[in-house]
Amino acid sequence: MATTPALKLDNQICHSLYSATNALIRAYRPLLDAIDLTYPQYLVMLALWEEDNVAMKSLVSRTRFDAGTLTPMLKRLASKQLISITTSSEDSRQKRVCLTDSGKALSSEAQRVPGAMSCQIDMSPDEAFQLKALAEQLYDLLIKNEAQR
Amino acid sequence: MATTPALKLDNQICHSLYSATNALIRAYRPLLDAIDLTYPQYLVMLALWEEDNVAMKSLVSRTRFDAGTLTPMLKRLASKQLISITTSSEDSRQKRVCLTDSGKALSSEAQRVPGAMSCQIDMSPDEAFQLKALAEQLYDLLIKNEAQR
DNA sequence: CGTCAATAGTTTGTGCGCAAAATAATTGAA
DNA sequence: TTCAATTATTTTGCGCACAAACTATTGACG
Repeated sequence: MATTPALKLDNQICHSLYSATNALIRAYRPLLDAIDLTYPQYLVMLALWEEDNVAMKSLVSRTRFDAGTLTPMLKRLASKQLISITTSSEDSRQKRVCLTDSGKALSSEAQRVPGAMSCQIDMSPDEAFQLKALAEQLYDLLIKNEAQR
Repeated sequence: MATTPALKLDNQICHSLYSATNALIRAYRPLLDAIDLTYPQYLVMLALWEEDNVAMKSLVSRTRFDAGTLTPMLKRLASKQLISITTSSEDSRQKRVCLTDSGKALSSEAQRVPGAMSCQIDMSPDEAFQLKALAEQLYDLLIKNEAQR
């Protein structure tokens, strides 16, 4: 049985995930530059195109961004006139996030992004699905561990 | 045949990879705090523990960090006395990176990290291997596309 | 030889990612 | 009621990630 030293760089799952994720985000960049969004901003917009007029808290859970990351991101989206941020009238701790008209309109321009990306990823649908499923499994597992504190 | 709208957040492979990777790095944090390294710094140290006295260029390719990221990272490692950076005598464009004695010594403290991590990741070795292999496949593919410019 | 393109690394500026501490509003228990 | 937890969000500070522009060497070749 071959031993695989634990401290070998090549044996780090995280290194593979890390560099693949970064490379994937770099691949998104030219497509997203066209609609003036970063990848994290794109994720927030995806969430909002699905459900508008939500509390920030809901965006935290949907997008999996931490609140300290989301606050300045939302400010940037607001300064691009894509969203508006208002204080909730029922609970003034909460901020409600709404799409503006141009924020809504942007979704039609974003339609081409997923297609253009999948062209670049020459993986079988099966492999792509596997990869996503395994990453989700790992995520769920780690979040469960985080909660145990 | 069920249609899976391309702009749905849940269908984004990258979102799964992104959040899984970030969660994994968060899980490393308490372990790496104990040896005063960030995860990227840990990757650099792993590379150096395998091969010492290398040009920065070699670290760029081994760790897959971009040079503009690596330069300040190496400075931080040097300021922690873990490495020393010298200009190559043969080619004075090159910087050679060497482990210091404490940099070498740190590897024994780092031995416990991989074990502690794999305890937290309750995935079958098979699934873990699959995940790593698919991430590598994706990485290779994307890098090949980047080169095509 | 010059010169000019390629190579190795640095700098700059913007945007996350996140822990920790702060702020502010709301809820709940005595 | 009151005031101590809880909840929602913001702020701060540091470390990447990376494009783009820059500096300094080196090597190729006419």
